[in-house]
Amino acid sequence: MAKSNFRFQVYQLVEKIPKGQVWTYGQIARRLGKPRAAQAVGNALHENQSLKIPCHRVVNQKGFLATNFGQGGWQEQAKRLKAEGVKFISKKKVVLLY
DNA sequence: CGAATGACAATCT
DNA sequence: TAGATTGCCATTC
Repeated sequence: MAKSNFRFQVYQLVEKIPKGQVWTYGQIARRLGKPRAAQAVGNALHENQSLKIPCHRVVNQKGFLATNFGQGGWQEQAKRLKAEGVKFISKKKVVLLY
């Protein structure tokens, strides 16, 4: 497929997310040099959903899980995050370490 | 090639 | 402070 460089960058970054750590789209976008590309980052994961990357460790700025997460929905994502040792403030809200 | 969509974020009221 | 609106970026139709 296309494998645009931008998407590749997103995957590389998401793969580097340490276990038990949750990143936000804004942080990733900012790291890629596009502070406003948060949606593009989320889009890259949604369009690909490679299952090879810990996309479940990526949440929005509010700390809430993705609204339309694949593979079973946010509950599946939350389940994986809990298995990683991530702390949850709510059923669908994780602890963001600023 | 142009327009529309989307797992977001920031700003304004 | 909370809610609503606009803007941004890349991918897809």
